[in-house]
Order: sequence, then C-alpha cells, then structure tokens
Amino acid sequence: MLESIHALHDAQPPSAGTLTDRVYRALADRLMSGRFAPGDKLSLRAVSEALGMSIMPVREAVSRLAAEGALEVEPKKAVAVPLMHAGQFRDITRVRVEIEGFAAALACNAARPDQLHEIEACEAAFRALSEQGQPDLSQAVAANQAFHFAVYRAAGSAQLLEIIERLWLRVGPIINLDLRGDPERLRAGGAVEAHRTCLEAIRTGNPQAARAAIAADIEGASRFILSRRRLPE
Amino acid sequence: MLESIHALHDAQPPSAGTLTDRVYRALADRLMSGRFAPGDKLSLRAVSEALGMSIMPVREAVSRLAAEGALEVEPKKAVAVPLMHAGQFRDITRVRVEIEGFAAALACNAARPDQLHEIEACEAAFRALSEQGQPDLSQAVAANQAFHFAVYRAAGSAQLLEIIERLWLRVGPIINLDLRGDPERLRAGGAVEAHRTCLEAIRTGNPQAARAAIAADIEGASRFILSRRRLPE
DNA sequence: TGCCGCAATCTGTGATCACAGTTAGCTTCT
DNA sequence: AGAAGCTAACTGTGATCACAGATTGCGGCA
Repeated sequence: MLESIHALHDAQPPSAGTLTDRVYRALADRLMSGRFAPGDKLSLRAVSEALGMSIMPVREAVSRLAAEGALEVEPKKAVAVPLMHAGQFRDITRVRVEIEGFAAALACNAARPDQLHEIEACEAAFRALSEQGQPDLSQAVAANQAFHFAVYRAAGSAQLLEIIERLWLRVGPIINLDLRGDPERLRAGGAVEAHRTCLEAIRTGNPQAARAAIAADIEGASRFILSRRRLPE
Repeated sequence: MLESIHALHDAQPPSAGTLTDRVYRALADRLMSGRFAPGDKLSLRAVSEALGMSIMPVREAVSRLAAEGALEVEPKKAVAVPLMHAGQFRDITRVRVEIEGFAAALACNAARPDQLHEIEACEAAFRALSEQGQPDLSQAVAANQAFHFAVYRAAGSAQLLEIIERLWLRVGPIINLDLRGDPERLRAGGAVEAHRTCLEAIRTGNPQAARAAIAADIEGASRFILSRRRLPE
C-alpha cells in the first residue's frame, strides 16, 4: 500500500463544499502534481481513515476520478493509478499538442492585460527556479503547472480548460513524477526556452508561434520521458 | 419530475459490468441522444426504483456524469440536466470544431478498409433516412451519431474518442433534443452534404477537406439551433 | 530447501438507515 | 378571495453493515 496516503491530511483546509469535493480535490491535486506514481494502489478504507471520515465520500471521489481516467478501478480489486503504455503516452501527447496548442493560440487574441501579467509572472518564477544550482523540484513542478494554466485560462474557454485539466490528471503521474525525481529534466527538456517563446508570442499576438511553442514544450518533455524507456511495451 | 424515467427499464440488458456501469450507460445513452432535455430533474430514489435497485449504484453513476459535466448536482437539491447559455453553446461549438475536426483529419490517414466500409454504410443509412418523406427522427439521431463516431473511431486515438464522447454528453440534450423534435433540421442543416463531403475526403485521403466538412456540419447545426433563440442569455 | 495449497484478510459493491436542508402544497388568517 | 406562513414530503449526503471475490502469506508436503 501507499504510505503517502497518511500524509493526505496535511492539505490546507479549504473546507468548501461537501466532503466528497474535498477528497476529490485532495486526490486530484496529488495526481496532477505527480505525487502518485503509476501502479500505486489505494484503499478506500485506508484513505477514509487517513482523512477521518467514512468510506462514502472517498468512494464517490474515486468514482469520479475513475470516470475521468485518472484512476483505475476494477471490481473487487484495489483502485490503482493507471499504468500507461508507451503507445498510449504517444497518443495522449499527440492530443495534448493539438488541444493545448489550440488553447495557446486562442490566448493570443483573448488574453486580458491582467492575464498577460500573470503569465509573465509565472514565466519569471519558473525561470528563476530553473536557474538555481539546486532547484527545488517540487516547486518547479508547481511553477510549470502554474504557467501552463495561466496561458490556458487566458484562452477564455471554460470547455477547453476542463478538457485540459483532465488530460493533466492523466499525464501528471508520468510527467511530474519524472520531473520531480530528476533535476536534469529542467535543463534538457528546453522548458524554459519554450515558455519564454510562448510568452513572447502571446505578447505580440502571434497564434502560430504560441501554438508551436507549447507543442515544443510538450514534445520536448515527452521525448525525454520516452527516452528513459521506463514505460512498458 | 420526469416521466421518461419510468421507461428506463426498456434498455436492452447488456448486463455487463456492475450495476453502476449499467446505470451509467443507460443515463449516458439517453443524454447523448437527446431524450433528456436541459432543465429536466432526476431523483436518485425515483431512478433506483424504476430500475429495481437501491440508490447506491444510481448515485455513483450520477456522480460520474456530474464529474463530466453531463449532469448538475447541487447539495441537497435535485439532480438536473444542465441548462446551457448561448455563450456556453458557442464556446463548446468552437471547441468541437477544433477537436472533432482534428479527429476527422486523423481518420484520413489512419482509417483501415473495414472502418472505411463502416463509415460508408453509416453515410448511406443517414442519407436514406433523410430522403424519406416522413423521416423517423429518432432513427435519424442515432444514424447521425453512428456516422460521426465511425469517423472518430477511425482516427485511432482512444484519448480523442473519450474527449469527444464527453463533449457529446454535454451537447446531446441540446443538439439531439432539437433534431428529435423538428424534421426541418435534417434539410436546413446541410448534414447530408457535409457527411458526403467528409466521406469523400477520407476516401481520397484529404485531411483538410475532412476537417472542413466536419466543421461545416457542426457549425451548420449550431447556427440552426442558435437561430431558434431558445437558449437563455 | 522449494513449491503448492488453504485460510485469514483485504478489496470494492451494494443495501439500509439517519439526517439536514430544500421544496411545495395546504391551511389559516385577513 | 388572496396571500402569508407553516408543515409535510422530498432532496442528496454520509455512516454503517453485509457480502462475495481477490490477494497474500503462512504452513505443510515433497
């Protein structure tokens, strides 16, 4: 079983909404930021005890995440973070390039000034972290995510944003677990340059360039991960 | 309350999977094909009684659909099919044009011979239905859906297919409820021509044409629905 | 020493019950 | 007759219990 469950209670108390919502956010956050690894198993009872509630809210939250493909639940078997074959990873990468690239292109024409400022701040924060000698990888994961979603939010499409969130829920355990564990990724992947190029494209209103920059970022990370050959098949 | 719930038991017994899965499929099918209208209310207890089970499987299925945005559930209030503002509908249409267009483009290079045959059969079936004097609108809805998903399946991307299914789950109550109630849509929308053009593009391996044809189909239906001004805001 | 098999434990699934907030209809008062 | 206020029924949420299949590890046999 996964010991990190026992740290689930450390989540800040947003206390908003139902218990189910709280469990959902806690699990989703951990999946997206790579604090769960593919193959990790969860137990409804263990999670519910760690969170001090009955299993009812947990099973509903898990059920939602399973519906989104972020968790895998086979009848009578422990729920698990899905394993992903290399082929599936290539497929989801292709889809991300198209969809997240589209969002970046939209952002060029739709970003309000305050949103542009936020994107600039996120870019600067991520670059600052990357240039440190011993980057805090956990912060780097968060900063990278913050930049991407600042861009996607600026696209002004709620539908698109939800779709992208679901994609990240699925690739988070692969992308961010990897990033979290390897300082080299920050340099080799070329993420810093891609972010800078993307920011510049949004600033100057160049949709094709923005799309290309996001595509380069996603494909760079993908190549790096596939080159490790840790994915089955 | 919605009387059509009482007809839920007429679903063919796939009997596969858990009770929750069966309920999920039954509700999803009805949403996607427009047999639920925006604003319709559901009761967990009513559905469970109509299906002859406890409310447990129903609430899990509903919870999944709510996570996908296909149903709306506010605490302590009845579950409802979400209302959609005109602005939201325009947004989702824009996203569908991009994503479903991308799938059609992929299909041009990825469709196997048997998949091309299936697409051809679906196109012919839909055209035959449309050319009848008194088209069976219920069958037309199903035939239209069959054609689109034959194309999207041929794209060979499981990720894309899931995303598109979720989009249809959300627009189904609007698109298909409308189509189901108005014979005029079959003619005015230009769906038959769009399907033929799309089929021809896949046959000849022309991704841009396929993308344009799907875009024309989606936008045609969207224009028709928006012109009715039945959507709030 | 190594492998097979059984049994205890753990898994999610489903039913039933209790509860608090919402809704809607009826009664009652003006 | 009409409107206001109260009550009764209905809503989803959460807890607890029962069950059957999967898993795991221990014990015995070769």
